[in-house]
Amino acid sequence: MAGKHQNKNDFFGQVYEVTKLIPWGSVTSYGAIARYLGTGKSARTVGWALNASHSGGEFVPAHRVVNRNGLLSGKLHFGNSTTMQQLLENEGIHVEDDRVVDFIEKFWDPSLELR
DNA sequence: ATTCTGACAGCAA
DNA sequence: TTTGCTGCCAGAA
Repeated sequence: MAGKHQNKNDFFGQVYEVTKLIPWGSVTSYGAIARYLGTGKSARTVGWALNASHSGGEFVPAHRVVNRNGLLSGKLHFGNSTTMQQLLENEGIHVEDDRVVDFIEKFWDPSLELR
């Protein structure tokens, strides 16, 4: 195998696995994913991983990951600066001023839901 | 091996 | 409340 890229053993791969488990219509945060993976202080690296998720052949719903305030901090990393918001709106997640409305209600915490 | 970076988060003013 | 600074971690150069 070859690939030295994104295996489930790698941190990046683990980030992708968790991200894929985020339910349609829900969102979570970089920090929540980091804590679920056991490295609670590597939230920044989670963002780094999602940045590279485009290279993967599989679909990774990176748009469902926002920062702890519900802010679409990664929207500039999607093709168009409005792509991330549109993807969320398509799932019934309302976004206003780059922030997820009803963030608390839409929030999905892997540490609590998964197990 | 060493240095730099960032789609974060927490805390102090 | 908003702004700014600091710590942290895994990768990339």
